[in-house]
Amino acid sequence: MPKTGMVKVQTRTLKTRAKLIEAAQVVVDEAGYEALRVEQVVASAGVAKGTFFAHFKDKDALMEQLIGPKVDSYLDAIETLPAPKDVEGLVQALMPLVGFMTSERYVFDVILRHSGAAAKETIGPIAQNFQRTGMVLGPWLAMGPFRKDISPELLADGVGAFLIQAMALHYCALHNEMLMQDQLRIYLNAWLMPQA
Amino acid sequence: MPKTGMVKVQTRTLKTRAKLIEAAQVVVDEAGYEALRVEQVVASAGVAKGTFFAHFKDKDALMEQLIGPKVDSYLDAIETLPAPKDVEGLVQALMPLVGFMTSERYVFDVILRHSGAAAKETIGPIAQNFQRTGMVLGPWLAMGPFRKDISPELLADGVGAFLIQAMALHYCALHNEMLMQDQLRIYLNAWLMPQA
Amino acid sequence: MPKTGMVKVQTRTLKTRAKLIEAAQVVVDEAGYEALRVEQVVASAGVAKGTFFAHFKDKDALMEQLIGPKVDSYLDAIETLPAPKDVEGLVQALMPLVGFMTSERYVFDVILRHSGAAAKETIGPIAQNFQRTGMVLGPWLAMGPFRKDISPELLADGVGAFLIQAMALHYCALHNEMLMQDQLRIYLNAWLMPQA
Amino acid sequence: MPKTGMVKVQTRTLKTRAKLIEAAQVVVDEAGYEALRVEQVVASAGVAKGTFFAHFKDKDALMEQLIGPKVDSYLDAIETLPAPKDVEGLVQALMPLVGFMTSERYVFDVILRHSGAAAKETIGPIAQNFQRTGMVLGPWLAMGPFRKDISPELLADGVGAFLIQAMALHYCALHNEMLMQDQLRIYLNAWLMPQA
DNA sequence: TATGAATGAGCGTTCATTCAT
DNA sequence: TATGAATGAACGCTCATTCAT
Repeated sequence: MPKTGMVKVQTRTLKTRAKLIEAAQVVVDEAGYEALRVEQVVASAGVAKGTFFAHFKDKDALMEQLIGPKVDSYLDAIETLPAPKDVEGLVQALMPLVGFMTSERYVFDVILRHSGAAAKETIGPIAQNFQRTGMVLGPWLAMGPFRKDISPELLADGVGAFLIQAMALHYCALHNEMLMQDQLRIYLNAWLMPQA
Repeated sequence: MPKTGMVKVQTRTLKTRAKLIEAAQVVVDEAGYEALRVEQVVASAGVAKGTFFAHFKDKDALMEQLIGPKVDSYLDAIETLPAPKDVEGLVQALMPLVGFMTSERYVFDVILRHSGAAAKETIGPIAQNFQRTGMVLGPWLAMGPFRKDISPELLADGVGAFLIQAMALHYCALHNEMLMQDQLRIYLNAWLMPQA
Repeated sequence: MPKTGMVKVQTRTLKTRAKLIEAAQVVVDEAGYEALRVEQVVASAGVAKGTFFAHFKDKDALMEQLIGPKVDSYLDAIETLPAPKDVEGLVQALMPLVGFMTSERYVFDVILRHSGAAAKETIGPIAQNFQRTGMVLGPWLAMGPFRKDISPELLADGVGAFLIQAMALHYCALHNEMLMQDQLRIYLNAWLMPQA
Repeated sequence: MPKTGMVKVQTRTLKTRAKLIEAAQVVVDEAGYEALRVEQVVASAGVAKGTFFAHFKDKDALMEQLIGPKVDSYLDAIETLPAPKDVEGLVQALMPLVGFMTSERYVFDVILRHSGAAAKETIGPIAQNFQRTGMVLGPWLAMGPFRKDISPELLADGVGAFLIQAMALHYCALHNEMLMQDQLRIYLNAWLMPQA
């Protein structure tokens, strides 16, 4: 891996890395994440295979670099939205992100796998997303008509938990008769709304 | 796969299956679930590779037979306990199960993956566990000093969600300064207790 | 690697192995030993790569199976020849073998590398050749007009030593002005002939 | 490669080269010749990879610089010894050198490969050793009670051949019941002593 | 001279799963 | 049912060497 010291990261290095990610993105756009093949990426990036593994520990590391920023962009979009006035609004705001995360079972798995987990040393983009989710959602929820007896951060954590739950159930034989979105609505109502 | 029909399942069949599970358990006890290899299992069971797949649809099916009952035994233990009087009691009751589920990242993943998920057709032992979790926890929670404004089933679902959340965070570099158990306590307090 | 127990080696196993060796031989005949590529062998044998490595530990192991028998065939040819009446006759008898061994630097290296060496456990075909060389040459030399003060086996060993020496020198910048064959003749004269 | 012309070689050049060789020697002392990696050498020398190849044509060139002088030092030691009075004395004199050459299979291979061989253009230190071996051994043998019917150079060549043979057999599973030293003694007796 | 990212081409691996016997 | 050789399709690796800066 190109030296990650304090010193100048060479321009060439940056360029090669960009070429690889770009090429990978093209593949993904055409055939989905699961279909991504290292061989194809390097071929289409015009780069040697060895170079790929000099930039990314393994295929998974590249995957993170593709999926992390994507999630980030959804968070960006959410951030620009006005604070939701009710659960329904929140659900609607979250749906694009949820849609992406459940677009491919493979994507969901990658996100779960990197939800922070993996290596304690290298905090990848996906783990960072998780923190940012709290930062984005927290203030947002604080502005809405939601529970005030607990901190916005905790409120946000709970939303995350129920998101995962709903998505997991979406992949689950036992509950799929109910739409993920409905499920999510029920969860969040119970979690966010002040008790009567 | 040996017929699971009306007729008596042959003794030999049962014996082979038992041998395989036993051998697998030994491997797991020595090296963990992740390290389990079909090759090693059949070798140690003194059986051919093909035989393995005559008994288990795939490796995952075996995994379920190992992990499912384990989870079940934890649920059994929980069931015998008196209904918890508060969140603390609930957390204590859940800890053994949590301990098992976080003993190996791989186990956590398998359970997550099978939280019903996997095969739409065959509902394996782990998916059943999840239902059972609801069945065990639901009535239990209904008896405690917890929220009454939502159904016990939903309450149980939420407990599940926060369990997963706490465990995921446990694996997450960003939050590990706080103990999983403390985290869980906070979550469940916010989820289960009637708002002041 | 297919079980190497006492029991029946399946016919299929034998057939696959034969297919691989045959395909490899074709490649070698066309492009030389050095040019042999595993990929090409399996492709032309119509076999999966995994199968190749189930039959041969690595490419080198296959190489041994190709070169060993070849050397053997040269020894066979030598064996059918009438015992040489003088050094010249011996040199002539040996030349085909020498020619093969120096036909490709790569071949010489493989033979040297396996001249018994490599692994103490697995005595490959090439190491066996070395013994056989003694067995073929010994009796042969005993019949000629050569030194009688030392055993035929020792005599044969020496011939082997000088063969290697001559071949090594053939690849050597310092001596290549003299033909390998001449060099060999000088060595063997000094070694084999009774001193005046 | 730093100019080896008439002009004074810059101090920096010399220093870098020395650093590289020193670093390489440390690596070898710790892990053996076979384990030497250019990467490790440059890292431990605090120099860039490219710099290595500015000083040494290739890795092999470095290897020669490490092994050649080592062999030379053994030859030096032999040279200071009085001419051997018999085969036993010769064997004893040669043993340290033999010991080094068989210390690692890899070393044996490098020496064999460079016994002059390798590059027709550049006669490296090892090839020179071989010539020197002849120069050291020749006069030495001429002084002993050995065969006089052939030239000292040829006598020396033969000693080399039998050395190689004994060392090769040492690596050979088929003959290792007999000690290399005993083998060598037998060979040299047969080669050097006048026939009764 | 020095730098270090990039090269490259093939090897060996992986290992659950299949299928002909 | 049992067998075990064969499959397959990437992946990851190796690591000396080159070359533009």
